[in-house]
Amino acid sequence: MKIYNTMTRKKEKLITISEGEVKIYGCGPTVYNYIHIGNARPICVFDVLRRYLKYIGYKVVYVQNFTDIDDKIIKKAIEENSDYHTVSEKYIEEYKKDAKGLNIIPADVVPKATENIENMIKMISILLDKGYAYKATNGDIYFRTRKFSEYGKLSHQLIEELESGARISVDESKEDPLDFALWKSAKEGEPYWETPWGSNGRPGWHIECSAMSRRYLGDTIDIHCGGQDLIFPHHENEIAQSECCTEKTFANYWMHNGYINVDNKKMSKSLNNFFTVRDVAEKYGYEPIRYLMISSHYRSPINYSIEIIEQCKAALERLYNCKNNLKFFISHSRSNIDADYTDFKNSMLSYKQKFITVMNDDLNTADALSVIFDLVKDINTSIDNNIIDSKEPAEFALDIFNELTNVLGLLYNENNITIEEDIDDLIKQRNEARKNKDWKTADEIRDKLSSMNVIIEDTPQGVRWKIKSDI
RNA sequence: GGCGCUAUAGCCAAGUGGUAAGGCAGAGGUCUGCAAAACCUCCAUCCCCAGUUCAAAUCUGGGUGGCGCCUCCA
Repeated sequence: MKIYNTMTRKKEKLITISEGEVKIYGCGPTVYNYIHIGNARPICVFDVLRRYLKYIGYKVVYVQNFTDIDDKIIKKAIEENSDYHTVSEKYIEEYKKDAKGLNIIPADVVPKATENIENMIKMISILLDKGYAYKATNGDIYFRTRKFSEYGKLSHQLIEELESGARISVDESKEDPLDFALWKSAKEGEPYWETPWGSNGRPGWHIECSAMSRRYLGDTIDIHCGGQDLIFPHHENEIAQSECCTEKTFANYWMHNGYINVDNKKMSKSLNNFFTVRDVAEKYGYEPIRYLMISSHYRSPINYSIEIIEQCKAALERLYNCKNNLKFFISHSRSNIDADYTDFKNSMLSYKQKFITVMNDDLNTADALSVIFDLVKDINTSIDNNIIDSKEPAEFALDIFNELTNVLGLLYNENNITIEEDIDDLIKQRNEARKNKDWKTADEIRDKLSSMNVIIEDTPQGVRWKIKSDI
């Protein structure tokens, strides 16, 4: 497949380090709050990436960290009169609930920064030895940015331009404004870890990912991914640290997802214009959020609104109807008859081919969805026209439908509401009334079922019912 | 100032040279006792100008609008 590489600004064929295996590192959340819709995007998008790579036969090793020590977490702990560990553990648990709701396959390794301090110290020590890092007068350890001649290669920023940019903070203790912290010495009352260089403290943000990626995936990985806002400085700094430390390429491919905007402005915690996944999910469910992330290309911006979520929910309805109608058909139709379904099956398989073709092109999930909707149309029409006339072709179609929706991680909410006895009774009563052409009674029973959130549909195969969706 | 992204129907959104996918919403129709689901039909020449080409939404140049990174942020 081809992947757009931020480093080269080109779509490139994916060639992995070990044949048939992909090593991916994704920057996980800093756990000081519930995640917002913007955070959900990389989580969903790169979940699809993993599912797809597995689907086309790769073994995928995915590492996603939790940043569980940082300024914001400490700040939050102080506000809540708590400690950083309590805060981070709480929001890790909340993160997991949201991720589960979004149908995210857990990463293979989920390291926490605080469990990898030794590895960070090891890397920093190497950088100190090599002269890429220095201890400042305040005890902080900084990276000597200018010493890494390739600095800026990911974000395509020239070091001179960075310097002339007015937004670089000048810190007296740094040799150069461009230098960034590898290690922060602890202030009064802050959590700290001991170090060989004397100043006890905690790691800077960037070194965490470098160290964890290296520990679990090795010096060079295949794909490093995250949101576009991590390109600079986070990923640029990771490259500098890792490559100066190991003298090897850090990551072969860099994938970055676009932003979620609100009123065309980037959604972020700092702008305070965010919607949490939890809040939206409580009103509309998790799945429309996932659908939204997949409905456009991962590098394009998405403008979030309630209307969009409702549209996503409606689109999902169509997919669920197809699936449920097929399942109903299978359970209520005759078993296999002696017929030749070769043409139909080939037609079904052609959607799968198309799906793979578009997904191979830098994960074009929007196109992939349109292929699935074409498949839906074909299935529906085939039922109408009796091309699907027994279990065999219906099951064949359902298998392909499930296979493709599964790669996108959609349609994971089953109707697992237990059927109350009286629903069955009411349906029987209504059928009796319909037989007697007592439409009044029949409609009354239908209304009653509707008030119980049960929707009745009369089909040639009998009465089909489903649970009414919330919106 | 530097580096980028983007502009497609009421809404969302694919499409990088060959004459506009798909979804939502809407209109009409078929089916149905009525519904629902489904199916059929209808609904855009792609921000503007100039250029290249037999041919451009797609390439080039120039505008205009929107957004982002260069500071913590997915």
